[in-house]
Amino acid sequence: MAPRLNLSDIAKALGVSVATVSNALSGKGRVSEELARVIRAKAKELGYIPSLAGRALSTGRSQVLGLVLADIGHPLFPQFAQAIENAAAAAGYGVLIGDSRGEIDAQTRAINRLIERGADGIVVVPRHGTRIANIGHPIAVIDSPSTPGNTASADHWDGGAQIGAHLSALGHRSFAIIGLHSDSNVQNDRIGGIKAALPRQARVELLWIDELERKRGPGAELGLLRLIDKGVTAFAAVSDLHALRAVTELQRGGVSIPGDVSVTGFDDLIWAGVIAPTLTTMRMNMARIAELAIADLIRQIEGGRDSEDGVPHRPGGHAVPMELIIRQSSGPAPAAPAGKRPGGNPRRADNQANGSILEDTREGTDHKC
Amino acid sequence: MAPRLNLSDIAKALGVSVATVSNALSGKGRVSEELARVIRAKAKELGYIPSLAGRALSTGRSQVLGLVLADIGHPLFPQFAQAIENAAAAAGYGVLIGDSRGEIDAQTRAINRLIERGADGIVVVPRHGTRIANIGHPIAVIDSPSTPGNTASADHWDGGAQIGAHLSALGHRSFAIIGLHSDSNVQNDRIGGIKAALPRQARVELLWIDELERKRGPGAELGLLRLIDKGVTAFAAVSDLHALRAVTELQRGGVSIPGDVSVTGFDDLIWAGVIAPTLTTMRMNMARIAELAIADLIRQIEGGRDSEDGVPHRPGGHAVPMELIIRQSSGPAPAAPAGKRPGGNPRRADNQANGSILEDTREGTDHKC
DNA sequence: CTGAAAGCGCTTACAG
DNA sequence: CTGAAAGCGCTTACAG
Repeated sequence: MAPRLNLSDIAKALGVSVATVSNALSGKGRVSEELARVIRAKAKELGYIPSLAGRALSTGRSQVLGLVLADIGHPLFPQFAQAIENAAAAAGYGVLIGDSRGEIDAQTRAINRLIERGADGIVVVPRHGTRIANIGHPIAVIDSPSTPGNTASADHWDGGAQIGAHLSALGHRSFAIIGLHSDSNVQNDRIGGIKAALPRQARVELLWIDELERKRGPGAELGLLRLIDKGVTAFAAVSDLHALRAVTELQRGGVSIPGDVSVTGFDDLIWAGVIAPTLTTMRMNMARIAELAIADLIRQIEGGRDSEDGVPHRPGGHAVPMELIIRQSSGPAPAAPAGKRPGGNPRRADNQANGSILEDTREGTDHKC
Repeated sequence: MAPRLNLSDIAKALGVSVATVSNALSGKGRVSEELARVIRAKAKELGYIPSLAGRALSTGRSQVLGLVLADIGHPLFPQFAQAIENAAAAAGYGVLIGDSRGEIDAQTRAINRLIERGADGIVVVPRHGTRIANIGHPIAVIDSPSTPGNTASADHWDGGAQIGAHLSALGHRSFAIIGLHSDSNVQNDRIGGIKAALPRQARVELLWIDELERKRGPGAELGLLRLIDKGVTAFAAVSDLHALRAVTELQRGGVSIPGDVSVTGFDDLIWAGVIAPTLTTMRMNMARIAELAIADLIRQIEGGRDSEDGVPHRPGGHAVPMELIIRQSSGPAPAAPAGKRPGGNPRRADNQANGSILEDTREGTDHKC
């Protein structure tokens, strides 16, 4: 392994100064185009690779970003990591991973650790129910448009509306919505959207898994068969993980999907296309979300201007549309009168749309925008 | 935000030299314990945080490691990332993520990109069927004990043996083993272990999903019901992902699990404990594997000695035991004569153990150690 | 347009 | 035991 060469080596080989080489290579244009070309050629010929450490020391920037997911064990982590890495790499940044190790306050500590490590900025996907404090350091939050301080995220409300419209169009009139944490903005947005897109006469049951497990223990049955007895024909989960739980519980109870009931999820996790029946779900545009988050972060980093108290974000940040993936798990409602399927696409219907006989098991689930 | 202070600030505050401060803080012991104590106290009081960039430039080391998984979308990625991050952090290293973006040759390029970024070493979990070339840079491979150059990994063979023994002890005599890629060392180890632990009279079908999908298209049915007609009562998949596929396909066909058949997986992925029935599976000791890999990497980095052609690895690297997680999806074989369940635990039985009427659908699946 | 010089924050021989 | 000095590889005013 030849020792890595530096600017000085190139300068010597060409009989110019390191300053000139630096200027030529960084393309800041303080060098004649002619000389610059020669220098670039030589650098390439010699296989020059700039030392990030040297650059970091003189510029005060590491060209590294930190990625913090409160729950690094979440099945969405791979998608996030990949999208963020790609967007960061395209902008010349590396990505350092942070882990909160399940500790209390871990999120903030993970962020701080990354900053101490020299990260120029942090992308954080916060834990449900938490708010990211301003740390006087560039940060981009990926949460939900209804979260104050959100930088970019999927339009979860609209995603919910698409699912709701899809199930409604199939003729369903009695729904169960399955969520996990009632303090999650993402989940509440999705649920709000679903409800808003259902027809007036719809019946809706809302099921929070964490609540249920707190009462009946982890891994408890969701009691879905009982809901079917009450007339439910469509189960809309806010995550494929819960949809999967529903699918297996229903199948085990002898329920046919989508023959007897429809089941939908969210996020298009890896198994959604692999189970039988394959799962209808909503996919986030991770690449786009990551791009927006990274762009915002870089603006903060390179834009200068010490935004001590935070330049006011665009309220709600960027809301990136989600994509409906229709698969086998959703089909026509069993008893749906053939002629009576609703037409239009009630996306972004406002809250009044679901005013009628909604039968929530808890309050506080309204969209907070 | 006060400007980050440096060694010189502490030195001035104390009227000593920066060299002394540096020595005191790095604990290399060229300073009287008395003075060192004072300096450390002052540094703490002032909230001094060392500049990694400065250190990196003078030592030539970034204190950062790279993590490359060929398939960053794999559901095991979170577990790997978390374990590696924790082990690395404990040793004072950060972890940069690499992504291969699904390109050809991407694995090597991802590794090189991380090295160019200044990573002191790389942890790589290679893509099935690939071999990591020596790049003259510290590297630790997590693959399988049967892979040349493996640094540390789960003892997949023994994990398979545990599953095989578990199913045998339940009275099963006719098995289907479900794999994905026939060129995966990990999968072949697991399968070899399973087979080795089955009783002599066992019947075994081997199913490779990639082969099947190449013929019948992606997402094709696995034809598990047909296997049941042929007498199969136990399905052992080499990943929870395939076990899940099996579970839903069987449930959909009206098969009761574990009433009619048993199903087992591997890796204890997030949904294994959540579906109905919950899935019996094998768990890797990621924390231990990560520790060993990081320790080996750090030995290479800090041990000096330019191992251009690679100091010969301990053959097979470290093999870390796996843990059997028994859940609802595995139960007694339907027609098992009650008195005839085998006793002992045939772990690590050698290859002869499965010589009898094995009915492979393909060859080349033997353990290659 | 080009170069000499200072400086980023640290570590490490080398003197004293 | 402690300090003065050089050096890691780069960038950036500042001169010429």
